[in-house]
Amino acid sequence: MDIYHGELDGANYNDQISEEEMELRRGPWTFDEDRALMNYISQHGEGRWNSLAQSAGLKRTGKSCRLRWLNYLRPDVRRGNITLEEQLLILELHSRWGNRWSKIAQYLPGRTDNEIKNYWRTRVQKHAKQLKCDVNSKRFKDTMRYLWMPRLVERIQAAAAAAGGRDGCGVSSTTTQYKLNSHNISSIDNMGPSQKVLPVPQPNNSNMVGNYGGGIVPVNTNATSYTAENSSTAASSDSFGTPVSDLTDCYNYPVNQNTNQDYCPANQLAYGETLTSPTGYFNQGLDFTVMEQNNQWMDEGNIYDNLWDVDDMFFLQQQFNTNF
DNA sequence: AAGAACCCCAACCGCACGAAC
DNA sequence: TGTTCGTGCGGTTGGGGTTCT
Repeated sequence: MDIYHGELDGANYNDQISEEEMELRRGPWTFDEDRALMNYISQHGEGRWNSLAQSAGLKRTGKSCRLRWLNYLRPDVRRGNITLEEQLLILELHSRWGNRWSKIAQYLPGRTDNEIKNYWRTRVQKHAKQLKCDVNSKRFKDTMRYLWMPRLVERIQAAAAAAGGRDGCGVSSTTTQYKLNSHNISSIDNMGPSQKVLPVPQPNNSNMVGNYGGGIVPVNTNATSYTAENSSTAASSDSFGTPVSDLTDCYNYPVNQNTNQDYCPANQLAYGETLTSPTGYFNQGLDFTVMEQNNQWMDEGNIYDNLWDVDDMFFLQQQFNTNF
């Protein structure tokens, strides 16, 4: 970014600020500022943001530096369109926790709370508006739960099947799978703060993408694939949230293969307590089969937003009018 | 072609909370 | 015990880019 519009405008927003503070810069970050911040953090680490800003020679508030680092410069920040799996996860977790963006972000590797919040406001709220109902209304929540999310699952299946067909081999042999279930999610609820794992940068290693607090974890790519035939998901007859008791597959997942030292080991997970997913998707051991970041699917930007395309909106509005 | 309307997202703000003093 | 500081969170804003008229 080489444009800077916040030209030493401190005096414009606060008459009471000190002379020193008047030199604080605001607005978009310049390339040199980014470089200075990254260099300093690479040598000294993060934290103590106010003093960090001074030590790094940045005329920025500590808050601004922290925000810039966490939301933009951090090496594991993943930008670009929200994937179908991420969309489904956001809908699911938001139905569970509401606007707890940072908490939701813990389950979306590389995504920031800010990005998820923006996604929700720009996409989800937009479609609530199109359906002429409040985003917090039961009507809209039911639409998400019983129409959008099953629709997303169908699209995930379709995309996975198409990807498998394109590369001429089974999905499971060419992808990393993310197994997500309510046990893993509930487990983080039962952890102490020190056990909750925040994203740890693992640049250039897409296989590490899922190691965040146990919500999503990469599984052996030789494991049984999620397909329309072998999985009982919301797309099946049991699509309205009825928990499925057979979660053996979920329990057997080797959590302790995680190499992160701070990662909560399997024997600390509170498997005994099951919090029911509002939709039931995660209780049914849904495997999210996603492609690697550098593969075909991930590169096809048109797929990401398919939830919101014209076809879907037509479908959803029809279903909405019929059912609600 | 140009202005208006809309979309997206980086950045900011105020507040809350815990730790240190 | 009260104050200050550092940090994190959710809500909001502003501006650049895109699409529409």
